[in-house]
Amino acid sequence: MTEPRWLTPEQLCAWKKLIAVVELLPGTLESQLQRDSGLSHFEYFTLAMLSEAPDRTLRMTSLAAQTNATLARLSHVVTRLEKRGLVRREACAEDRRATNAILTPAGWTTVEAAAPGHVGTVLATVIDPLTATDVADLDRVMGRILEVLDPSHVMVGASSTDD
Amino acid sequence: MTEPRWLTPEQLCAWKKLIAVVELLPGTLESQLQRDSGLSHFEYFTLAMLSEAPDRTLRMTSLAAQTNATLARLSHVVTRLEKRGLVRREACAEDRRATNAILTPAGWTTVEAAAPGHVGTVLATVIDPLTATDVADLDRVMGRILEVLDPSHVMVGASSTDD
DNA sequence: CTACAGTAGTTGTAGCAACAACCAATCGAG
DNA sequence: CTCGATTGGTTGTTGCTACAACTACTGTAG
Repeated sequence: MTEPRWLTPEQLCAWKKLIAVVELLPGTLESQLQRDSGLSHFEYFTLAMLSEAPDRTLRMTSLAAQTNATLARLSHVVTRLEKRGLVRREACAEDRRATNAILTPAGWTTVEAAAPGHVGTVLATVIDPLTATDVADLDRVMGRILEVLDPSHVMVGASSTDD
Repeated sequence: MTEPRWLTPEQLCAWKKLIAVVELLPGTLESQLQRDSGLSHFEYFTLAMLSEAPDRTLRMTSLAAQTNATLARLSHVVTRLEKRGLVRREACAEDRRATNAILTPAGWTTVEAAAPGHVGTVLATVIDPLTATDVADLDRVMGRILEVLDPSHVMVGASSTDD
């Protein structure tokens, strides 16, 4: 019987706010993208990852890793994106088990069109209310939490254009 | 044609980390609760809100507000919780359109049993990696973001025992 | 060269959430 | 008091995600 630890009032307060953000933020991003571009956030993120990749091409497995999805989930989503003509599949020459997902020109156009609105929402809801100090603190604190949630840093790594 | 604004490198970096946390944290909480208590995070949160309410009773509408759910979603969930005997419904005397959701003794036992494990996960994944300064910064930054996401402070308000 | 383990991906199914349509009770204006 | 609008809640449908089973290919050990 270990005494169950509890949170201090300050920790509880911070925790409640974090959980509120975690609950509310996805919905906000989701509805903006759905309304303005007809994409779910996951679809947008998938297309964005492809758009940054060399040749706009990625193996299913590594695309799944970058989007933090199971292969099964990604497969279903790529099927839907393929039906809409935003992505196409291609058998991989080197390893015939593998499949490459490739962003089509229509897909590229779609991400390019969706990005400004999405970025605008991010700015409005998260960045603009923060000072430069806040942003630095956010970066540091989230970094610490990610050390636990994502120790192998699958979901990080810098880039330039999207998200 | 307004020049689309973009994020600075520092902002982008912080943003990516926040989005990673937002993606990863729910899954972590979800699986711990599911594994140890057979509850989804939403179910746990619903029961927790009821357990803190006067008489462990809440109108469907205000419970929906506190859990950030639509009435439709809450209705389905309460139906499932009712079938498991954790919650019961009762017609409201004052307003006969309204329904009260009430935590049963079995429901109370369930939350009490689930809470330590849940809190342990919160401590391990979010609180323990942070210093006291980090916690204060987290509180401040999330507070600023919530001003935008939840201006009417529906999802805040202090309390003692849960979550 | 075959047998077996591991890797890459797809597909079927079950459960939950979003949306919309719906019913019932209440409120408010004339 | 009664007709329309609003509020409170439930139910049916659709779409997406998780999980599990399955196919197909690769590589390696005997």
